[in-house]
Order: sequence, then C-alpha cells, then structure tokens
Amino acid sequence: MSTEPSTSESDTEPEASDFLRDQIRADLTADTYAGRVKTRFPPEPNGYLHIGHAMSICLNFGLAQEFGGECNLRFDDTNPEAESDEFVQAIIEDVAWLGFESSDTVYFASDYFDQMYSWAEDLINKGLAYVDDTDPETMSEMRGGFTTPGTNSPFRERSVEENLDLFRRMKAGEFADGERVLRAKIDMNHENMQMRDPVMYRIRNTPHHRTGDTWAIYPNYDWAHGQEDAIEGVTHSICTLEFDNNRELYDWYQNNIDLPFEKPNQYEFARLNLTHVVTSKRKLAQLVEDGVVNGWDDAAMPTIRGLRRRGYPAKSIREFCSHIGVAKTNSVREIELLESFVRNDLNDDAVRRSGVLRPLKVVIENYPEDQVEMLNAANHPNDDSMGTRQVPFTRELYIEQEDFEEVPPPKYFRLTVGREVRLRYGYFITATDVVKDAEGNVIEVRATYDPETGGGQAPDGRKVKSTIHWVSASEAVDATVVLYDRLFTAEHPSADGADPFDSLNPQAKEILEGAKLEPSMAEITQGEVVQFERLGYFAHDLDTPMLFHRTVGLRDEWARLQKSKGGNNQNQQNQKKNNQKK
RNA sequence: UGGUCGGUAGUUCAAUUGGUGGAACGCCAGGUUUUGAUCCUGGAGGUCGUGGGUUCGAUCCCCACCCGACCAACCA
Repeated sequence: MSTEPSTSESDTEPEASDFLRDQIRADLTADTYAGRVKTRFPPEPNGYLHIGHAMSICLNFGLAQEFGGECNLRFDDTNPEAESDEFVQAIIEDVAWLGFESSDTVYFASDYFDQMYSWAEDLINKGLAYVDDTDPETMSEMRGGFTTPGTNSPFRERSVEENLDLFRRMKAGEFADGERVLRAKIDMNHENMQMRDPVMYRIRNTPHHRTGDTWAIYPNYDWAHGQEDAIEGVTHSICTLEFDNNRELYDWYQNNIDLPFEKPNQYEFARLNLTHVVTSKRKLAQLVEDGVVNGWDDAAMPTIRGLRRRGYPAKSIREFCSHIGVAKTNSVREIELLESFVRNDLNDDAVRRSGVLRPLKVVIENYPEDQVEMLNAANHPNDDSMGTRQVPFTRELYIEQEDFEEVPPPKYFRLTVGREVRLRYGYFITATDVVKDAEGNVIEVRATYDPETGGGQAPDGRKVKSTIHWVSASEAVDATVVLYDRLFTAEHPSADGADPFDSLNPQAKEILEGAKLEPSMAEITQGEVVQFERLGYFAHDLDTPMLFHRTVGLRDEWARLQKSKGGNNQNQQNQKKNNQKK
C-alpha cells in the first residue's frame, strides 16, 4: 500500500505491534510453546453475538491467522440454565458470516466435564478443595470485602475422606440445588477477592443442552476455563479486562493439577464499546421483550445478525476492529467511525440504483403520452467494469418530495418553478407549475423537458446547478423502506448507571411504505446492498422481498447546512447537556 | 473503602521509555464531478488532568491531589 522505501521486505505492511503481538513474538523466539500459537473464542451459548464480540472474534482468529496458528471456537457451556443449542447454531453462523470459518471442529466445555471432575478429586486429595454446606448469603458475607478480611467456613477443615464422599454424592445428585458447593482451599484473607476460596462446583439439577441429565453438578467459570484452555493446547488465552483479577486464580488452578500441555497464559484487553448502543445481554433482551425491535436479528439491533440484516459488510466490521486494535484501556468508540468503514466499503462495492423514498409526481407536458424510452445508466460512476443497465423514462415520473420547493430556501439548487435541473441519466427539465390539494399541499409538478439534452448534456453547453434522481411512475416497482436513526439518543446510554431506556429514541425507525424503485430492483437478490443514488445504501431484507433497510446514509452537505442554520441553539443545548453529564 | 488500568486535538485513540506531539472520524476551504456522494489538495484545532519536585531541559521520571473505568455472583 505505501510506497515508502522499506528496509528489506518491500511489499508487506509493517506488521502490527501491540502488547499481544509483542508477547506472541516473544514466546515464539523463546520457544515457549514449541512454536505453537493457539487462541480461542469462548462464548457462552446463552445469547446472540453482538458487535462487542466481533472485536474478540477478529482478535483471536486474526492473531492465529497472522502467526500461522489456530483458533478454536469453543462453547463455554458450563451453566445449563440459560444455554441452548439454538444459540450454539446461531453463534457458529455468525462467526462464519464474519469471515472466520472456524476450522472443522467446534469445541465444547461440556466435553471435558469428566476430566474436570477427576482433576477436582485430585485437588480434594491434595487437601486443596473442600465441600462447603454454607448457604449462599452467608458465604457472601463471610467472604469479606475489599478492605475487610474474610472468615473461614466451619466446613473448611473437613477430612479428605468426608470431602470425597460428599463430592461424589453431589455428583450423584443426592442433594438439592444450592445445598453444597465444592470450594478451592486457598486463602480467605487474600487481597484478591477471587482467591478467597472460590467455588468450583455448584449443584444444578437442570438438564444440559448437550449432556442431558448426566450431571447434577457444574463447574464454575474459573474452574473450567483454564482447564479447557489447557486441554485444547491453547497458548494465549485472551479475554477482556475485567478478568484481570481472575488471572491469579487461572494460574493457581493450573499450577495445582497435572496439565497435558505447557501452561497457557491469560492476557486481557479492553472490550469494544460503542456510543449510542447497548450491548448488555439483559438490555438487548429487553428491547426484544418490549417490542422495540422485532427480534434479536432486527436490523436496528447491534447484534451480528442485526448488522447483517442491516447490510453492514462483514469486511467493514473486520476492518473496523483491526483499525481500533488492541489496547488495555477501556474506551468507547464512536458509532460514526464504524459507519464510516461501512460507507467506505459500500462506496466501492455497491451497485448504484434509483429509488424514490417519498414520491412526488412530475408530469412532463411536452413528452409523448405512451412513450417508454430506455436510458443507459452506469452501475458505478467510478468503475466501468461494473457495467450499465437500462432505466425507463416516461411522461410521468416520481421525484423525491424534498427535491422540489415551491419557495426555495437560500442556496437550494434543486427543482422549483421556473428552474431547470437535470434528471440523472436523463433530460433537463424545467418546472412550470404545480397542482395542489385542498389543503394547499403540492401534489404534482408540471414540467417541460428539453429533447436536446438526452444523456444529460445540453448541446449549447448550458449548465444546471443540480442533478436529481427519479423513477418512471408507470414502470416503477413498489417497496417498503426502513430508515434508521440511533437506537438511543444518549451518547453513553448506560453511563453513570443511567437507564438506557430513558433515552430510547422513539424515531429510531421510520417506515416508508410507498417507495418507488427502478424496475431493475425487482431482480436484486435478498441480502444484497445497493446505493440509491443521493440517498444512501440500502439492504434488501433477508426474508421479506421488496423490503429495504437503509444501511447508512451518504454524507449530505445540504442536510448539514440546513441543520447548522436552524439547529444552532440545539447544538448548544446538546453541548450543555454533555457538559453537565461530565 | 482495597486493587488494577487510565486522564494527550471537537471526539475516540496512538507515539515519544527526558529534547515542546500523530492517526482516524468530524470540522473548514479549494479543485474534479450527470449523486450537495466519491475522489484530490490544503487548513484550523493541543499551556499532553491539577499542583509540586528532580533536571540544562518533562507530556514522558518522582510525590501529592483531583477525575473516570473495571473488580467483592453457587454468572461468564
């Protein structure tokens, strides 16, 4: 990409450098793992993947690709209560859609339950784990706080034999949920709260989506995760920042059992947060439950499936993630940045089409009544290889309502009575008169065209200020188009413990039923994204034909001009608001 | 309250491990343009959280303070 004279490797991008890549390179040169690099993406199958997960996916799979290693898609299915096979399938699909066809196999923590169990008995035998009968509330109190020490459980000194017996009976399903747990015996005064005798197993008489009812006890995250990593031969276990306190426990467990591989190491990076969205599973679920959206795959949702339906290219999401890179600082990225990546890709790849969202009829009085003329239109203004298509021109057309003003505001270049504009790929027309309804609304524009301007050029060289899009009234196909605005008006919907639903944007979705599209749109495949010229990028819905979602709009200088003119004090208000928040 | 990580352009983040700082997005201006799009060129914009200290010299080192994020589930 760059033409800079590089030292030796002429054509390769300078390799990215960050704390993770540096670590991996260091491990490679020190031969820590015999040259192996193995990562994993370990979702719990209890919900759908969202944009926040994309970062972790791109990171883990990307790192593996970069260093010639492997990345396992592994389901951390250690809690049967909220998990299901439906989520497993959805996650597999979403990861694949993002472009990371996870090898051949998919891994499950539940496949290691036997191994984990036997390691747990080892720990009991070493006197490093015990069965505790304390109830949850008491146990929480006894754990102490950040500044207060914990107190030992009265069951902490049970004999190995008793522990083994009780643990086996837990496994056999002899006890009710919550009656007992297996705890690691570490240190109730440890400054790291995670190390105060953490729970390893709890009783759950709940069927598991893969193991059915063969287990009555299930391992907790900390007891499971490192062991899963070790079993799979993971070398670099990358998780988000809030797990940094768990790393000590991750290490403790692995150091106290017999590992099949070299010990993996845990590294933490900052999760991806975006402005104007929520990514908490609970909040997302509430959007679905409250009927704000039509489901987890609604095009307004920040889920991977939602973004996909909305028309976001997987490539853009990947580029966005790699642009941001990995850091150890928590941050919130602007949703606009993601959108700019989407716009960039779509600008190159999306075919151009004509569509009128809010139709206004134009009758060209000097154009023959029954004539249908096929005009040539380029599919992409900057890329001839994308070809052309034909669009029909007729006496009656639709143009965008906002492209005509009876009393034009200053700097308005578009159509008004007495002014000439160009119809894209077509003729110059001049508005001559309007027809109004009883309330005085303009419902039709009368116009004349200049037959000499076919193809959009005037032989006398005269110019017009504006080119507008249009669609033939008789030849158009009908469509429904959904426009999207921010789901939450607040930049940080959950900041300071705020309820994001207080800033829910009632105008997040605008459904336009009567859109008119050029006839070639009838052949657009579902899921395809096109640019409606001057309006933005629109994705043909995955399920419903002739339903389009606006992926993202075009940059619009005119709209900006108008906003800054009329919205000056609104901007100030927003600024005030933001300042107050700070 | 204990611990961890931070406070750098309008915004979100980089870099510099002592010699006055970059990118992206946004913004502004000009050029090209049959999308007020794209593309191209240029520009504005930072007392590098506050106060001390060390030093010839600090955004970078030391100390104190202020502010923010995260962590105390039989969730992950």
